[in-house]
Amino acid sequence: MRYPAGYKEGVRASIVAAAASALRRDGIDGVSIPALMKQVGLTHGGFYAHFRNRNELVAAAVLAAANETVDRVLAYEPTMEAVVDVYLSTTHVDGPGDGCVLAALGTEARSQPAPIRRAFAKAARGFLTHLDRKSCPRRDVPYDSVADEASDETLVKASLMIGAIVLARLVDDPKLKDRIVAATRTVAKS
Amino acid sequence: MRYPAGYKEGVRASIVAAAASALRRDGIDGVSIPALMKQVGLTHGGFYAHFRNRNELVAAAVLAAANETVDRVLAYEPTMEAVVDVYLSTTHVDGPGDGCVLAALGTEARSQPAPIRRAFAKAARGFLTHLDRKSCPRRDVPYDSVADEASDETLVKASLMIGAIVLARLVDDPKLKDRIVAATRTVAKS
Amino acid sequence: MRYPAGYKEGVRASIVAAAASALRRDGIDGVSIPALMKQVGLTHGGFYAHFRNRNELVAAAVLAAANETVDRVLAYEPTMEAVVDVYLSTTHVDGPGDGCVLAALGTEARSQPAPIRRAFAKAARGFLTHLDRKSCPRRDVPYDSVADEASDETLVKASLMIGAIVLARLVDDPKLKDRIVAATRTVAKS
Amino acid sequence: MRYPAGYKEGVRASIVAAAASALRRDGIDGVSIPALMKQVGLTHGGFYAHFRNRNELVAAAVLAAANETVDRVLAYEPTMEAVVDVYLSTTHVDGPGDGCVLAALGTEARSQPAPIRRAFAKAARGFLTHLDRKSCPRRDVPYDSVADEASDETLVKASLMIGAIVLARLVDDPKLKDRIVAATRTVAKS
DNA sequence: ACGTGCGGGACAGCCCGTTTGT
DNA sequence: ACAAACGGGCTGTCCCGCACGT
Repeated sequence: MRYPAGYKEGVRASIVAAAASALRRDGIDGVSIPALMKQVGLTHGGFYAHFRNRNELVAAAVLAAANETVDRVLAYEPTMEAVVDVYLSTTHVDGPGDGCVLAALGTEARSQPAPIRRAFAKAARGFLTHLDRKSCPRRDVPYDSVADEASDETLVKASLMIGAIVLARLVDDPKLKDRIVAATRTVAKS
Repeated sequence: MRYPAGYKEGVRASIVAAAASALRRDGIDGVSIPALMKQVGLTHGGFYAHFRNRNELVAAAVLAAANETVDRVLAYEPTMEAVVDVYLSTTHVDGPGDGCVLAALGTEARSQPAPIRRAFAKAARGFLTHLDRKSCPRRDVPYDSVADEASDETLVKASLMIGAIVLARLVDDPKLKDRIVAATRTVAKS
Repeated sequence: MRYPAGYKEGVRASIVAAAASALRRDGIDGVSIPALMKQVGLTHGGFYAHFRNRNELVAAAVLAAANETVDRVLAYEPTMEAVVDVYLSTTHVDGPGDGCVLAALGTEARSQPAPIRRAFAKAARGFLTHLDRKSCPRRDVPYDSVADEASDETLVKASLMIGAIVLARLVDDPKLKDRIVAATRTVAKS
Repeated sequence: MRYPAGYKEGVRASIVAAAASALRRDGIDGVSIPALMKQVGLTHGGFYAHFRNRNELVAAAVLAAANETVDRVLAYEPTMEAVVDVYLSTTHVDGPGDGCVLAALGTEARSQPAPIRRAFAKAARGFLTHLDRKSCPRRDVPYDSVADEASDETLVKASLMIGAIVLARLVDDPKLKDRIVAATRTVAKS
């Protein structure tokens, strides 16, 4: 092979990473193949050596972004209170392009083609799964099956946190934004 | 004049209505001026007699859609419980293109130009205002000032309801979706 | 209309003219839409306002080039001897991009899509028609029907002249090239 | 060696053969390295072990195709009449991908890079040489020097035959095509 | 007010020639 | 000898915005 083993995977990963960032910054339609490839130091011609088409990239980027969030936010500490604090921290709410992909792009998923919708659904399941483990720390079940059995408490807390970020980001008054975050944080931790 | 008085306003309103519908169905980037104008029975050239540019239309459509929601959902009944029931009803959650614009497009607002972002912010204030009046029915203050003073309870319920819809729409398993809606509804009504 | 009447036709004609020139200079595959449009002073985005696709342009360019040749070469003078002299002149044989399109591109036609092939066939008929009128000056029949009835003499002379140019242009030795042209010219005039 | 002696030459020859065929079928631009290599059973990456670049292959293919023609058509029989009959036979005129390369691709040569043009020039010289030997059977001179001294009669007949094929292939009416071939054949044999 | 139509710009998907390194 | 990856080009499509004429 031309390049060292794993080279292609590295390139692919860096494209996905760039896409994940652009995704959260500019929305799904903001992901432009020429722009991404230039950012990675390549030209758009080589893109199709790594992905079959744009949807495949976007789907991969959604999952990558979701995993990032799980690694960063949900896995942060073992207690639910800590998770809430991190998820509803000022850094995360104001964070430009590295936060929870569900809160950042959730509403765009509906009008997307099936592969992208599936990626979002999978990301949502992962989110609920990990969150449920914080709520019910004793559980130890395989990844994929948990979401369906997540406790009602988990579902409510997930909705609350996601909604708080969506709403807070919509509001233009910083004071109001802080109140939304603070109020929901208190409730989510109770 | 060649056209009856108020004619122009009517045309403008029908364009906005078509845009509001397309908005919720296909997202902000799904609003195409040629498509809209054809839907209204005109050609895209006449668009600029009514709006300075696309952003102005989208902003108007966002507000129109928000008002629609308020009229339909939030104003439905005087008690908060009824509002929650309507907002988190199956019809609304599954509704393709006529629901709450915040829950449908909220996350797209961030990456949009300022006029559109402002429209979303205004819509969010209106949403909170009306919701707060349900929570604290005795209040009777002018529209614009309420949102900032909305009770913490209102803010939490708004976040919860919006988040529930965002999350429910993301999930692919119908059973899980129903559980999210049911659980959040119970909490929101408490 | 926005532009003066006939404006669009002018633009289209200039695109066709540029294509006809590129055609003879670089072959059929040398016709690049972006390059042509830039040459005309436009960008390639507007191309599809004038042509449905590339083949339509190439077909138009082939016919335009053929008509040019007829106007310039075949209509040059009333006698067949004069026509031969012009067609087999040094200027025409060496001419870079303004000669007979059949002699310049004839062999490329076969591997082209049907619309382009049809344009070449039509150009060939026109060539034979006009040439036949020189050979048999008394004929005066409608344009389209003549080719089928062209005299054997016409067919032979056409083949001879076209072949001479093809062969002369292939040869690298100038002396041999001149001999080919001179020898065929003598025969064609007899 | 891993491969038997002469293996590489065999691969190269089969690539050239495939190219020569594609050449006459699809024109010079129709020769695609990936397609050829796949046809030969290799991947296109290995191409550059056999040729420095695409032009070198095309040049080789042109010469190979020309030699094929000489072997098949011109060497067919000792008399000029027989040569004309074969060259202007229905089989040859209609033949898709195994005829005279000058008549099939002659006009494409001009817009090609120098190496390809040189190959065509060489092929033309060979064509004239062999044809001249039929016209003047007593001559026996070295291959390369003949063309320059080919008799005028040879040059005219070559032009006539090549032109007839070019023209006949352009025309869409089968009846007219047959007349072109028949008429030129008669003259070429005289 | 509206229709028409044009220009500019961007993008997806595709293909090809070439190089690099194994 | 070979395979993969890259650079560059092109086609067809869409859309926004504008300049007109009606």
